[in-house]
Amino acid sequence: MTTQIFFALSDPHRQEILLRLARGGPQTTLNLLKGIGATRQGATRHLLILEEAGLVKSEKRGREVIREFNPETVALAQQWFTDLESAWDSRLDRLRKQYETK
Amino acid sequence: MTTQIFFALSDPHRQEILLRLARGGPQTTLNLLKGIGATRQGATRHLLILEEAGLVKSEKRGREVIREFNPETVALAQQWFTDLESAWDSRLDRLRKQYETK
DNA sequence: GAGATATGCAACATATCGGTTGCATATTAG
DNA sequence: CTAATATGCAACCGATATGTTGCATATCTC
Repeated sequence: MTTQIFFALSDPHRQEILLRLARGGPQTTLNLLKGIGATRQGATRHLLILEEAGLVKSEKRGREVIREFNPETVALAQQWFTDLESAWDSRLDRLRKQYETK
Repeated sequence: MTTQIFFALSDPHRQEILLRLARGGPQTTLNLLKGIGATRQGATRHLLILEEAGLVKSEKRGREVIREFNPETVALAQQWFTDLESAWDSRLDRLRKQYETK
């Protein structure tokens, strides 16, 4: 689950797109395309990957598709880091206790 | 920079390896190999990717290589999420102020 | 309806990924 | 020294990623 999120963020174009969506709010594909050195199809592909990872929501409005940043999924990724750190911390704790009881 | 970190975390094997390093402390390649359905070379490759991303440190000790979890790099990735969220939040703030001054 | 606009779909080329295999090297143990 | 152990290096394969191009479709504007 989180692997998909991390994969979506492992590309500079996708990072840039997501940041711009968070900053600039809901936008069309063509708008997001500007400033990124990519074709329309390239940008669309990246947006689909971001959407499949849950980082972006999309809504069809007339002939255009509006993409929107989805803040909920970010929490999932952050939780993974939190778990990793707590695994690390609890190990340090264990080592410390072991040392103290000697 | 963070793209490399996210890429390293976009594979279930590498996630598992990193978790086990954080939990179990410094270990050899062969030890990390156990429990993961992969060849020695497969595991080595994953470890190198984790190391290039800065998530793992390695130290050659005699004929074996000890891999160790590096907690510092995790902070970089977390910072990226923090920046993303602050971009999002500041946008919401702007919208709210714009609404209030009407 | 006609033209412009926004997008989707499909095929293709090139590169990289994940994984395996075979062989070489270095260190340790007897 | 010899055998076992831990690893590195290089080539290979199939699958996937990234990016492009060409064509089709849907919608809006006039």
